[in-house]
Amino acid sequence: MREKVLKAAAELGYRPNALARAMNSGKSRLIALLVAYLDNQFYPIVLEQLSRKLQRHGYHVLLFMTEPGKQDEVVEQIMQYQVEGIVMVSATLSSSLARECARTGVPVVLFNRYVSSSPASSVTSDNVEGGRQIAHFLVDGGHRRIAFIAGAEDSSTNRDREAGFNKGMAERGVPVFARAVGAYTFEGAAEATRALFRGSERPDAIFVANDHMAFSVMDVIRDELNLRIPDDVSIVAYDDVPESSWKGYKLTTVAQPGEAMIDATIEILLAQINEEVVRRRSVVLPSRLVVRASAKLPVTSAPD
Amino acid sequence: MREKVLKAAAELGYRPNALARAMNSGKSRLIALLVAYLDNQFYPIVLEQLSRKLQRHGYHVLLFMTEPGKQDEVVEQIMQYQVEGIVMVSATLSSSLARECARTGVPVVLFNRYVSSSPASSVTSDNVEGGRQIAHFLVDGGHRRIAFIAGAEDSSTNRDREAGFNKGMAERGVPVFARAVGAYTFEGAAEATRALFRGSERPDAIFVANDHMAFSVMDVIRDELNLRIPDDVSIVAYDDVPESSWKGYKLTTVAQPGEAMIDATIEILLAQINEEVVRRRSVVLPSRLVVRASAKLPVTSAPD
DNA sequence: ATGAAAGCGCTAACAC
DNA sequence: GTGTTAGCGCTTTCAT
Repeated sequence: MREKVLKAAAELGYRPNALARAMNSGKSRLIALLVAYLDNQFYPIVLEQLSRKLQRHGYHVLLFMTEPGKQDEVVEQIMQYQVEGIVMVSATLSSSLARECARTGVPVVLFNRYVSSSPASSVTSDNVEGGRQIAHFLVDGGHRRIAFIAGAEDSSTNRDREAGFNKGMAERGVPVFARAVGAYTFEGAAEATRALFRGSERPDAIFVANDHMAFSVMDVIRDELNLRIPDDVSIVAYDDVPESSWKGYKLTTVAQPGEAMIDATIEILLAQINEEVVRRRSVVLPSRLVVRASAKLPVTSAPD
Repeated sequence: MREKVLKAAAELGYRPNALARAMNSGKSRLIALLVAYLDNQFYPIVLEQLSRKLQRHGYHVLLFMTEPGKQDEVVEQIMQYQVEGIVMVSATLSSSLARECARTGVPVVLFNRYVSSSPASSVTSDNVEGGRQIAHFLVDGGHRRIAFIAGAEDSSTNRDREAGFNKGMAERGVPVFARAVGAYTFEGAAEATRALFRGSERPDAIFVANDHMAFSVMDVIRDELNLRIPDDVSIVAYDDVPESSWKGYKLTTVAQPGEAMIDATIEILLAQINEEVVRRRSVVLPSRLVVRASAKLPVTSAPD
């Protein structure tokens, strides 16, 4: 009997309907991935790994690109698909909506962002410590006119990297020379760089808030301003995307522990899916400085 | 009455269940995106635009990363979610499965690939013509030892680019100097480059099958072999990803009409969703050479 | 062992 | 207008 049915099913090309199954079992096996943009190479890689691993765990990925400012609207749609969890990559959601998710019992994990007032969990690298290390590295490299090019000022990554940087500079007793905003965009970074070099007193080093902007900064410095890196200006950034090791740039940068961050995200998500009541978790992973050739090296074996 | 219900719904935080709706209406409003890899920057951008535009049309995106060799397995899963269409980005599916999709009436569009024997539709740029233009450009630039670094040899993009290149070379009466395979990977391209320069007779120009490999090729040529680009070797590639215009590379390349390809994909998909019986469509969009500084320019105003 | 029935949340069709 | 009902395809339960 069993076999008869199985045989007939195969012949008719029967396929179980995942939607129907989801509906009555209450488990959609769907995870929503909310992504703000993919032009910074850090994110495509995260997206790829996150999807692959989630698939391996039997989950399927619903992808949404957020339109700036209407992330909440998109989350509304997501919830209608009965997703079992939400990962926000380089994006945040309003605290009202976060509460809404908490109410429904849908876990939310912010990847590479955090909002302390929100019930959403988060996974980040230690951006504060990374910024601090960079300050020490640059000061110890003999630089005294160290500028900062900020990313999006409302992002926690930028806030933390800058806070750590300022702290590290203070610890070394060197004031921050200048500051400009690149908003994590290629063009914004180019403009910020031009602004920094407009005056008569020019920076001798720049901490750029992420790699993506740093490439643009380096292009302007070498191609427009005809300065040498690192002889005239040292550049250090943050992320360690694949392009950073390209020979055309050889960027000294703080590496985000991408894989560990992804694993932590999945672990939190899966744990929370099985929890009756979701409890918030925040993971901060260590990052480390990858020294290449875009910045002068510390001269003395400085204490740290 | 209507208002009473609406009010109660709002208070209780009611949200329509998209799964239930999908089930009885038979329209899931789900499109599956099947992607092979995201490290070549061409694809993240395609993914981002495709998702955004699909969202705007009221569709939602189910993302799947294909594990090499088991694309069919993944498509099985996809079908269970009752998707209304499938877009394969840089991936193909077996013709048996393609027929299966055709039987079920689920439209499949291959993006940047095609399989002529398959019922699946496809959208590509004119890779043959692009390859041909490159051959002409390099010969007219005075090069006589022009090598080719292939991508994945089983991909239609590589086949077409190479075929066009060979044709263009033949038209100019110059034999192809050498050939190596980079398989569309960074490391493969580096190795291929080293192989090409191992002999005593070295190429004076290379057509690299895509930009992603070209960056690796340029790194090896400049950093390992200590040759100058384009003085010693000219490099031309294909795609025009954002990095190609970075000042560290200034890559001369054939631009894929990404946006037009995306629009065509969506148009085909939406049209086919509304067709009772899906009829195959294949679109080939024109591409154009973007001249930067990685290759010597044609000396004479050569006819073409 | 096999069969029958209820119900997940919605929409469409048909009543009142 | 307002209400009721059947059915999408599955799983779970209960009866045979």
